[in-house]
Amino acid sequence: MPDQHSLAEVERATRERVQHLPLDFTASHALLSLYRAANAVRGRLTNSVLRPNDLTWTGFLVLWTLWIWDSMETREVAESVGISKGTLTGVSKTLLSRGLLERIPSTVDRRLVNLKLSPEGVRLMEQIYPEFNKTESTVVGDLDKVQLTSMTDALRTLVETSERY
Amino acid sequence: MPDQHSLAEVERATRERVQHLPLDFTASHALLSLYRAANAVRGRLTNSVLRPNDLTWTGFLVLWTLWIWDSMETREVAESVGISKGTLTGVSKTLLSRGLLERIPSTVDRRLVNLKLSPEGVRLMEQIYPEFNKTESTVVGDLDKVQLTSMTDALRTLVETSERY
DNA sequence: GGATTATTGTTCGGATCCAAACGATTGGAA
DNA sequence: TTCCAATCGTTTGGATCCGAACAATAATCC
Repeated sequence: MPDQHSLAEVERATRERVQHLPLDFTASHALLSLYRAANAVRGRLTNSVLRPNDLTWTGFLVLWTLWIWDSMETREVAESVGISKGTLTGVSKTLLSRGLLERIPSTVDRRLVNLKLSPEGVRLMEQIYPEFNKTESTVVGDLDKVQLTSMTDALRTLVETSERY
Repeated sequence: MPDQHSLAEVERATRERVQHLPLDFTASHALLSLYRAANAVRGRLTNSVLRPNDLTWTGFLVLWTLWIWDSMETREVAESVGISKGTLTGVSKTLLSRGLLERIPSTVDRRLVNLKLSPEGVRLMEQIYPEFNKTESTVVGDLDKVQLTSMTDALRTLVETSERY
């Protein structure tokens, strides 16, 4: 692993730097850990599973979402994956060109376009996801059941609080 | 808030879709929550604090890192922020053009370049960070002290496990 | 000491990413 | 029916973002 400053070191340095300000260090450290953890997990999954299959993180999330929900309007896919509509247009173009996706224009409302996994897309997900999930399992392997459940609950609360507005 | 499927809905659909496979759903749900939370928090902080000040998330992290550690080699900054060296070159160009950063070539090793906040960069951080931290505090406000500490610990474990290799 | 190896920051190509502007379409109000 | 506001997916411009290739420099080997 790189010589990245450990989280503990960063926190100590932070306190020294802004000691005189009335800050919420607990919040700051929690969210720094959150950001680092998300980044680390994403990198790990990307390198070990996605890149060998020539998939990007976002591309995989789009495929996974369509795999779970079968068919969706592009607007819903973007929301579900957490990217903008414009970004989805680009990503789905990439996946479309690889034959992993199908576009199905709505007959009811001609503004709408539905996305759907192609048979090849389904095959790819059936092949990749077990491997992806195995790595996920490894990544959380150092947490016991109580810690993991508690963390998941806390993260859900964070999502709700952050998105409230 | 958008009509994004709730985490609970996604989890239910996931189980139905891949029920027949021997998967670790607990791990999957935990990491889905992790990804969503990081995204939501990042978006919230970006929209409420960073964008009004014309800063990107990564740009802010670079400034913040240099604020905490005073002066660093570019390699260290990239590692600390969690981006590649090539990305840092681009981001620091942007910050440099705004006069928030200074480049200090090393006299000892002419391959090295140190980065440092300019006086204006320091002023900007002193102005922005209290506001940034206030929003951080709000975001974690629905978690009690025990939950927050426990979550932070779990996230740290996740970072270590993910980066181990 | 000369050749090889390693490391640094930059450049490059290609994919993401966003907000804003846009044309097309829809649905409601006058 | 005829505007008119709302919503869809796309396009645009600009900033990230990465891995790989690169030139310059430093360290190591023999």
